[in-house]
Amino acid sequence: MSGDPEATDGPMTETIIERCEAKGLRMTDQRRTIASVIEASADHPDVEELYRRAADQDPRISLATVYRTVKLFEEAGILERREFGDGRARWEDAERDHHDHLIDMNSGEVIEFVDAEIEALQEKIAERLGYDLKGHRLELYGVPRKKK
Amino acid sequence: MSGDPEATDGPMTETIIERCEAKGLRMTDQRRTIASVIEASADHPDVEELYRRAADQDPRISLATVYRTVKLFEEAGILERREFGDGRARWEDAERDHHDHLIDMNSGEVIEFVDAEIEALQEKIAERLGYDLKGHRLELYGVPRKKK
DNA sequence: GTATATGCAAAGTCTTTGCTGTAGC
DNA sequence: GCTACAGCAAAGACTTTGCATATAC
Repeated sequence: MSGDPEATDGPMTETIIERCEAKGLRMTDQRRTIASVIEASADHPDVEELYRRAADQDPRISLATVYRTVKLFEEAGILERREFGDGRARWEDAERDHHDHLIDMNSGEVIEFVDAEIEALQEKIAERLGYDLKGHRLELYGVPRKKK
Repeated sequence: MSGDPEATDGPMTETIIERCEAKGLRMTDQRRTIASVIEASADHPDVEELYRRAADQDPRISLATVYRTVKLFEEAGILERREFGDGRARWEDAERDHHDHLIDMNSGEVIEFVDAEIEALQEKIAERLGYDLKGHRLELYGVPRKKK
């Protein structure tokens, strides 16, 4: 991967905890731990994985709380749910720069990408169909290209 | 996987039952009924709905058989699984012309569309990332455009 | 102090599977 | 006739929920 995670000169993104507080959510130790775990995750963890990482920081956390918390955070617009076709929901910070996913069909690895052209095209298609685009999901499934 | 028994040499569009037979699948009454139900479906039914429609034609069909059959057909490349984020798998004929989906966030209606430009762009993006594109999923979520 | 959150286990939803009788080829 | 399939119900994977206790504000 290349690139600089955040090279903007603008204001830094608020942390998840800060966004929770801004929304007036009651912040328990568990929620703070879960928030920080997600903040620290560069991948796309499912609930089980979040639970593992959170329990590692604070063993008082239960799986049910992780489920309730990600749902709460999703409803607050803080997290986004993803589904990559394996039956489990995966979660990521909604505030991160928008990106789509390419799933490596051999390794299961998930690669993020952004393409302005494709974003614009989607708007155009929705418009053509008589809709205002509110969101989208784009996943590419591929195998590593063989060199010739 | 085995070789492709039929080359593309005609306009055709075989029925699902014909494709099953071509693949050497044992055709039971239940499978034939399920195949014809899918063939007749212009929407994106889930298993429960397929079961309802199939049982309507032949009450001997069980839900387990519908599950087993769609899975079998999927593995044979005859059906494609879709997930629109409601937790259930939905099924459609893989042989239909490729299309993507726009989901009306107000009504839940699913609109199909095709856009050659976006297809080409996806290939290009996968290539840029070092992959051969094997498949993709694109869903647009929108609300009906207000007229001004 | 009160309303809300948590933990635990039980229940729910969608899907798969073991077993035994049945039917396709 | 052999082998794979169907029905049924039980089990699995993931997620939600009821209830008593604990905690944030």
